[in-house]
Amino acid sequence: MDIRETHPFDLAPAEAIRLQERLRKQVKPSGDAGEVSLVAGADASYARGSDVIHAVVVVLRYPDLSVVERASAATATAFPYIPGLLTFREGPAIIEAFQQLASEPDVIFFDGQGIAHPRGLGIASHMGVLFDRPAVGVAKSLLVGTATEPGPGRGSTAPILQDGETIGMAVRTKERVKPVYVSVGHRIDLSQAVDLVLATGRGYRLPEPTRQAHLFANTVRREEGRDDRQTGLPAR
DNA sequence: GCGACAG
DNA sequence: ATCTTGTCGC
Repeated sequence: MDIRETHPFDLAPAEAIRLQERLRKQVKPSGDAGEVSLVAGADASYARGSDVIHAVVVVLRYPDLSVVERASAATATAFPYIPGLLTFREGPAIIEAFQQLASEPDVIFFDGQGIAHPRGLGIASHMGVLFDRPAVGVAKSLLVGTATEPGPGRGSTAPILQDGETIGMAVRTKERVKPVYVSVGHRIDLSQAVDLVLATGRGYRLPEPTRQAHLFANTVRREEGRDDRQTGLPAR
């Protein structure tokens, strides 16, 4: 059945925040993803004037990183982007994309934070709890916390700190390129999460699962997205 | 009250 | 996230 039948997404910001504070108790920020043979990357894409979100999930075999499956879904959203409430905007589309998936990935990479979030429930933790699967947050910038600059070499790391606690890790995935911010989503240790991010790297800043999801999301939006009317509206 | 602020 | 060509650096 559909998770969306038991989990509300069409909420007012204040209600969404209360739901996050309730769900954060179900997050397990530790564990072992076990023998990883399938790693998935989830991402969303949309045209600027449109409320149609195209979400995708790409599954790669580990450790060879060959793509074994791709799934997508498009949904209309009314929820705007509000820092800290990203899941309420992209969650429904991502859930639907996963429902189109045949395989069961051992771990899922999400585009955004895990527990490195104001209420400890970034999109990776939120989705991880709903799917009850190991999840990792791979973000391109920080939402909360601070981190010192990792060394210049690939593999260098620096803890993301908040109130003296390590809530994630800044990871240099490519020499001399801005680091990515990894935080545990659900049912996995930070060290294994960081190891997986580095082990799924292929010379680019973003790990392959995430990168492939990005690419596929854009492809799907431009091809199948011939229904969300033009981009030719004079912005201004 | 003034900034900061995943995607 | 998205718009958008060329361009600087390794």
